[in-house]
Amino acid sequence: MTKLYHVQEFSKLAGVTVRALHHYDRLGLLKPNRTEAGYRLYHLRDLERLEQIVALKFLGIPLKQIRRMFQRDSSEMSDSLQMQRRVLEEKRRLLDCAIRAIEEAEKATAPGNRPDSAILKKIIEVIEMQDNMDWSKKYYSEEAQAKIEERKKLWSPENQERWSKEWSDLFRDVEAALGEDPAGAKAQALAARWKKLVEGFTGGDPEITAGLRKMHQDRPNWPASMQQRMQPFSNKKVWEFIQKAFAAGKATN
Amino acid sequence: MTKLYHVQEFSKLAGVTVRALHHYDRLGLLKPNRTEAGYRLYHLRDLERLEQIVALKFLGIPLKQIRRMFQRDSSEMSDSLQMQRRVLEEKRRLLDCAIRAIEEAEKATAPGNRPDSAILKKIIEVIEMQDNMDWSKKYYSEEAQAKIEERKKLWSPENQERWSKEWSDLFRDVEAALGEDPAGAKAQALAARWKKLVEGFTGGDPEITAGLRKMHQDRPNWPASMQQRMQPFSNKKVWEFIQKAFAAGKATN
DNA sequence: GCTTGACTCTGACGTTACGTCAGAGTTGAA
DNA sequence: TTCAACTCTGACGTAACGTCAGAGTCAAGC
Repeated sequence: MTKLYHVQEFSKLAGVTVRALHHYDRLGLLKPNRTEAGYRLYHLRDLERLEQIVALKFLGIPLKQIRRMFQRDSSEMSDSLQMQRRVLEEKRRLLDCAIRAIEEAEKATAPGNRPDSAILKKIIEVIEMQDNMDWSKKYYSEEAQAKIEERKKLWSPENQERWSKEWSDLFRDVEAALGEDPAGAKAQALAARWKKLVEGFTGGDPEITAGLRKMHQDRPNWPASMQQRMQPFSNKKVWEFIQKAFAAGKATN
Repeated sequence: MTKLYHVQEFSKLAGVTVRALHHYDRLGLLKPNRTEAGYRLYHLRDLERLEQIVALKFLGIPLKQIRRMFQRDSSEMSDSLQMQRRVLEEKRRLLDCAIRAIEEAEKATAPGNRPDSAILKKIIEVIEMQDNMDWSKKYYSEEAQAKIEERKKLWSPENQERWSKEWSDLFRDVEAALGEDPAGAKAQALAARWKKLVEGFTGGDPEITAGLRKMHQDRPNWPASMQQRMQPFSNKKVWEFIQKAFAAGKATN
């Protein structure tokens, strides 16, 4: 005759609450015996089951699925666990990203408590950067991705800001020079600036350059947020002008 | 006159759903203007706000708190973010633990698809081990903790299983020898086995030994689950016998 | 002017894993 | 018998929306 436990005692044994045991009972996950009066009576072997439930719950598996796993006790378990591992790894990636965003924001605003808007801006920047990296991954080969990871380390926040400013400056200058001759000295100077900035990102690597080109051609399929951010650079005439300038430059060489 | 947006258009701009915008409106997070007919009209500067909301949400901050942060726009922001970072780091710790548990289980059961119960047992083992490590931390000095981390790497699953078995064997043997003389050869042999097993964990390190002693003395305050697991070793007479045997051993040296 | 299709509104219920009462019955001891 | 301690069930609350459902709005074509 092994001992029988009432809910409270049993809940303490397993480190869960009484209400949780009620819950598992109703969901059909762990149905104990009952006294005549309806009191739940737990057996020691119920503890084993409960521990399994708690463990699977700890892994983030929903209770309904746990119930299914017990019912069709098949080899489904292995598959479920593999899937769950992928889910958890994805969650960890997002978590890491969030933590990094806060860290960067703290780093960037530690000297002199800047207003909130600045902190937020920094956070949004980090998140969006991460986002864009993720999304633009599909355009790059694996090797190119690895190389970009390498180059990312060199991108200090200041560098990035400067880079961003140089692009908008250059774009403005090209816009102002649209009437000029693409083969002229002025246009060629602009083309040179453009080339240098592109190389600042690609590092002259052909893999990365190819990915960038692919990405640019797929522009209609970019997510809306990216289109939004790229709106200042959406003037088609500028792109055409630069292309002509490059062509002219090659022709004269 | 900057453009005004209807919900759908605006939702696409920001990459959220229409229903989410309804939600933020009702919570008072982002209240757009309305047409006479009651249609929501978003301004471009609303986009900035929305991006901030999305960013903070990404960091795991609940919407109600985000609203408070906007209302009392004080320096509360920095504090909230620091707190949130701690929360996120704790979450990551748990996530890592869960992932490790699944990995170990997969590793341990990969050769020949073992029945589910074996996989579960492995997972529970890993989680509980982690749990106990966390909880028992408070008994050890920082140095001792670092040393334990080192030694943990040597604990292969097989090693741990063997260790666990040796303990229960030894305990059974001592229980059977309770009538003997603590100073006798048999008792001394048991004491030697005991000492060796303890050293298997402490590695002879005094810091770890001290922590272990502290932990053992605090036994009444152990969590219920630990007490449960230690129940097979709760026979007080065995501990007393071993203590006497050690004392006798020292006396004769 | 009317219809039609595309939008929009609000309210209500569903989701997850319980927490928190509230009202009522049970048990064991003084 | 009475009292404290325990147990039961059902109902509502939580977070951040998703998913209808019923109803109103808007612009265009006939």
